[in-house]
Amino acid sequence: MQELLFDFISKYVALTEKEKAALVDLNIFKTVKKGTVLLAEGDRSSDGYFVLEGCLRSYYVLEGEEKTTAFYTEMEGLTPVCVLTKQPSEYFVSTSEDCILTVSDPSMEAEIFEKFPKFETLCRVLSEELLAKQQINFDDFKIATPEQRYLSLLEKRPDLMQRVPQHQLASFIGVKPQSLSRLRARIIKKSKS
Amino acid sequence: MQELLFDFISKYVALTEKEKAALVDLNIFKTVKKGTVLLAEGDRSSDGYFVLEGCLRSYYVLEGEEKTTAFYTEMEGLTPVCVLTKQPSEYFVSTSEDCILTVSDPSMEAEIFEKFPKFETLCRVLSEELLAKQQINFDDFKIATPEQRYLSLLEKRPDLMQRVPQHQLASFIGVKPQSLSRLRARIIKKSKS
DNA sequence: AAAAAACGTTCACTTAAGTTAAGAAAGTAG
DNA sequence: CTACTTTCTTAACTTAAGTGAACGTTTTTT
Repeated sequence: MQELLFDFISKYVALTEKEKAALVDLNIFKTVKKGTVLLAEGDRSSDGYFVLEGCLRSYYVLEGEEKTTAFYTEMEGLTPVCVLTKQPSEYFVSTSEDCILTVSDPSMEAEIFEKFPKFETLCRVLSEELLAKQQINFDDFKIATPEQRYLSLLEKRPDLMQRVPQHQLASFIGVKPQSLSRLRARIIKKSKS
Repeated sequence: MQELLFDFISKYVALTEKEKAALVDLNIFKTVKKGTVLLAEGDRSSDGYFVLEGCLRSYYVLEGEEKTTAFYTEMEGLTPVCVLTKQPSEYFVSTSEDCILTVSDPSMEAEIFEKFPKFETLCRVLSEELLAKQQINFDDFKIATPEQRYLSLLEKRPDLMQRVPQHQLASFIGVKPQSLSRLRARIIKKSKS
């Protein structure tokens, strides 16, 4: 299962056997069952996650309603805001499916950065990539209507449509579940005429 | 004017006179007049900006309409997506006011990182901070209605209301200028009753 | 200073999302 | 397998944003 991680990393930097062993020694691989809450509102966690298999979801609970803000699937990483701000978390993170994850915290990172500076470069590159992706996502969200957001989700992440309940997708798209149903009906009607 | 930059940096790391001199030698300080387009759609630029004074705006032009996605004011930095992806830019960046900026590109950064590793740490910390801020901004945008977004903008960035034309604010909030007018009228009406 | 352009507000009308409620369908647990 | 719960869809009604147009104001240009 750690092969998944090594394959991913190899796209960025080559790893020696020693480096691979060091990673394994950190004991960061975890399997987690569907529905597990990894981070709850108010928690002071310092754990970051990387998804090897499965799907994570982050969401706020406002007036009893879940507002889904992001999904993280294979080969995507998530460092909760509270890890960076060192404040209690304002949102939840839970597993939408059975998952294989890596779990790490800043102290573990510091440790391995010192032994193998190569990992620091890797993390910097990844976080730059992430920043650009996030900016594009945000821009796309702002520019598009809910209907356009739904259509581009269909195009860019068709897998999500299958794996995630509609009402979670709805709030991810920025509408109520009823509106998503209606919006889909509208699209189907259009495509027929 | 470079004092502004040194004061800002000193919140994160202490700089020696040598380090300050090295920064100044890079010749990164520029003054730019209001209305200058720093980056246009299609450009392949590798320049990043840091605002010492003034205000930058990034926006898409879609079907002849400007869609403002962000404002950058004093002590805020901007690395356009195209710098990271090395693709032609999909959006514009222009000055909303007369500005004092620093302008730098990756090769200059590499040069100074090598001489003074301290700057690399600084940039890593800043970009982590930025990532967290962006995530929070995105989440807030998703969670709120246009009216709530307007009110929280009033609260969090009251300066923008003064310095930026309404129609730019409107698309930043995610509505048409007419809707922003209406929305403001609605709020005033409410507060009276 | 006059003319032109850009900006902000208001209005009437259209379109789409929020809300409330009901019922069908699917998934889960006993 | 049945009962229960959650999820999805549909519908009628309400609320707010989009659209097109008019009009006064401000800013820019010449």
